[in-house]
Amino acid sequence: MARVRNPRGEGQRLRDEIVAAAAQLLAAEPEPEPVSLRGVARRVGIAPQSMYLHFGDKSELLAAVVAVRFGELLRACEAAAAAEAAPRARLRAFCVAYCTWGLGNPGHYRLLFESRATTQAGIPYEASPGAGIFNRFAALVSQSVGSQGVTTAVLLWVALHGIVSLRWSKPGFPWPPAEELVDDFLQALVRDAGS
Amino acid sequence: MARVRNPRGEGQRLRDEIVAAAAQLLAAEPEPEPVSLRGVARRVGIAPQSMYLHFGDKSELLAAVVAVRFGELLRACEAAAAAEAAPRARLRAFCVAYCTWGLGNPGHYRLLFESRATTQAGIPYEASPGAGIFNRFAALVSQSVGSQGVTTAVLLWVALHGIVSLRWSKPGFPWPPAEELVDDFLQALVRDAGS
DNA sequence: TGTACATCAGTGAACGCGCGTTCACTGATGTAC
DNA sequence: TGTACATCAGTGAACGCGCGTTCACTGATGTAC
Repeated sequence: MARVRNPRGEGQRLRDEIVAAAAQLLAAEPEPEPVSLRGVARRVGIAPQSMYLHFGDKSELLAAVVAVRFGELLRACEAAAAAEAAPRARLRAFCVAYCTWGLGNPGHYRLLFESRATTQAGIPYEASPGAGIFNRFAALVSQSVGSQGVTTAVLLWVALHGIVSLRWSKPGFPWPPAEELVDDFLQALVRDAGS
Repeated sequence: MARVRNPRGEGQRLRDEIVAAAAQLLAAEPEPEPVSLRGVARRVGIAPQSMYLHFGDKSELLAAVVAVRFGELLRACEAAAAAEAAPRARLRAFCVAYCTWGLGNPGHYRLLFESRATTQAGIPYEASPGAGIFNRFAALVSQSVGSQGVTTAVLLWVALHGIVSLRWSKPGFPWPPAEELVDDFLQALVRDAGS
């Protein structure tokens, strides 16, 4: 029950525990303020002020969570894409994985794409972890549509975000399956011989 | 400076003042909790507890704001559509107006489409003010694409939402103009003789 | 015409709560001599 | 081998704040007789 303090020299472990706890809290339905410092501390089982051993303030904590979650999203999308051979199939797998991750992790998705956590942390776009995902995505799209890659990637990203975001905020709407919407968009935006 | 109390028999006026004040507050950048009861009261110039003369609790206030703002959005889109003659042009005008309103009123847009204010208020989808907008939109789309109207309307709505929502949360991204994205989506999703 | 009363639009004072943050402290453990 | 000391992981106690909400009250104004 009582938390055992980390052995000397391994205080950094607490940092990871904190970020993980924040992520767990965020995984639940995030109605109000996404997450509170004290809530995270409670979850970890430490005193609120111990947060300041590792983060200068609340926004630094959130920035750490954002970085970790972006990494997870990218890994999920990459893994899905890598499982396919043809460019078009890889692209589709990436898109579906994006939606699946977003719908499965609504709290995280909202932090990454419906808040200004990254902008607020003062990270310029080029250096943001999200830019890494987009560039990867744009490269994948380019394999299917050539020089129109970036333009099409923007359109697709906008569409994917719409799929995830609206479904969360309007759960009562008679949505078709997310995959179906993905396919509709792919068909419309990525003209290609393959289905 | 000091607020004059409403004349006897016209206490209902305060209700409208409150809803208007909440809307004004929401029009500013809505970083944290969208709006607080006490903040609205401050804005109106009344004591916090006077809110309870007109609203049972905070969520009732928010529901009132939602209803009013949905009405405004619908009116803006209708007016834009009505200014055009051809179905395709009307559809485009509706879409552009949707984006313009959303980008011009980010706080309201987020309340309507990135929160669960309506769901939380217990309103089922069919009875929600948003359903009215969607039906109107679907009818408009049907004039351009026929029986595929509803399906295409869903795709377009998803796209429009993505345009507005992502632009707000990722202001650092090199976005093309919203109208350009709208046209790209229209061209891809609403195949039609007219440009 | 005068007066008692009901109604109405609001306020005064207070509640308990969770929040982010600060500062001084504790107590275990490794290190230097 | 023993001891003084520095370091480290964390806590105790407290701060001021804004929040949503409750309850009893005030004071102006219309209405009945």
